[in-house]
Amino acid sequence: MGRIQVDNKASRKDVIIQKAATLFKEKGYQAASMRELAESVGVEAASLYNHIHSKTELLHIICFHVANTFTDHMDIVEASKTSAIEKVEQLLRFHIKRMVQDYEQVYVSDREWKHLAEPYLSNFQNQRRTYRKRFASIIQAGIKAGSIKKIDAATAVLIMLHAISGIESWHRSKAKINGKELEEQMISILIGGLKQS
Amino acid sequence: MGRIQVDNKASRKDVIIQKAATLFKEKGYQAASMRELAESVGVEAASLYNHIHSKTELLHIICFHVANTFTDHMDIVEASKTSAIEKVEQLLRFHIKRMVQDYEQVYVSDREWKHLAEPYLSNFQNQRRTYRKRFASIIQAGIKAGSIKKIDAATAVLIMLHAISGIESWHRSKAKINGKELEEQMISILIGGLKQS
DNA sequence: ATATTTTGCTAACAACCGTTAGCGCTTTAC
DNA sequence: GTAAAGCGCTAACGGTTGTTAGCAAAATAT
Repeated sequence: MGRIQVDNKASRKDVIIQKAATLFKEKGYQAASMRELAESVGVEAASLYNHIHSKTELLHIICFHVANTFTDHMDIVEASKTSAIEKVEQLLRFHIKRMVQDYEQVYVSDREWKHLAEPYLSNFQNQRRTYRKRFASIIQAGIKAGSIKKIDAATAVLIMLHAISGIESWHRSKAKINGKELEEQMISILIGGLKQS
Repeated sequence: MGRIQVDNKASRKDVIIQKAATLFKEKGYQAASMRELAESVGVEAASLYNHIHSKTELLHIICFHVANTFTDHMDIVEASKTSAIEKVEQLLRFHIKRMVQDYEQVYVSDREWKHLAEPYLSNFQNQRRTYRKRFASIIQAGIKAGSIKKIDAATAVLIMLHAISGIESWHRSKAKINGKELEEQMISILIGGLKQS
């Protein structure tokens, strides 16, 4: 067929990973075959294995790349000297931006992590759980300070994060408002729902 | 192996459908095999075909059963003589209750409908799109009446529905608050985020 | 120019998939 | 009591899956 085209500084492996993210998003991890992936890359299936070890490796690269992005950002937010509400807003805006700009990978990480193999599966779940606990702690601090209404912090986190994953529907819709507008609308509703009234 | 046990008035087919919903939820439609389903039912794979036509039939029974439940409820809400905010609350409470009580099927309908075969796929998407438009119209009416803040109605619907699908995480969590409590918390945050402030 | 590494190809593998055919036992209907 | 229908079994099918072996060509390094 031909060689894998590489632009910029992206390696051939990076190209495969991005195509895999797109394919996994569209069909789901299990339903996506290596032969389909190969076709979208412009190569025969066997040739992929010169660059990657397995199908599973593709999934765990995607999942951990995304998870690490969010964990790193949480470090920054936690360290910042701002109010709880502002921290929550920072976190939400980051989630929304990632979902708007890089949504294939974020979407796959969100929906397909179940198909990770051990020990990656357990590691991923742990990292996710830790992230949510840190998020919940920030909300809890806001409740204690009186700026956030008295709610179950874990439930609030769950609502926020899943609401954001709904941006997938926005991507698919025809008559969509622009990304910045979407961000403001979501912040308005979600932060508005948290505030003491 | 033995016969399929049936309690109450549930047919053998109903038993298979419920087991299928549980299995599809846990592994995903594609990753779930008919041999696994058979095992969880207590029968050999081939025996399933005395009761169902195909694997795909199981998925579309589940998806449309759930979708019809919501469509029927929307008919009732639309007909009721209450304010927009109250209608939204009714809809949300119904979604939450379905997700808490019957979540295998609701979850599968939410996440696995992509694997429906035509023409069911298109029908399902249409039904879903119509439902969301009706939901958005109610919100739009609330905005016009001044009880709901000026937001993009479609975005609000998207947030609400996806937030509710997060109840799946609640089911999986260990230290969970009870179902009624969860419902009140979610309503508080979501309705609070809509209200004019 | 030569040697080495990288990359892609064809062919094939073992495993698993959904599904069907055909046979016997058990339950139900008359 | 006998006929019909319901239900589960074993065996097997054609197809698809992820992956490997082995070889040729192209790119890179010396």
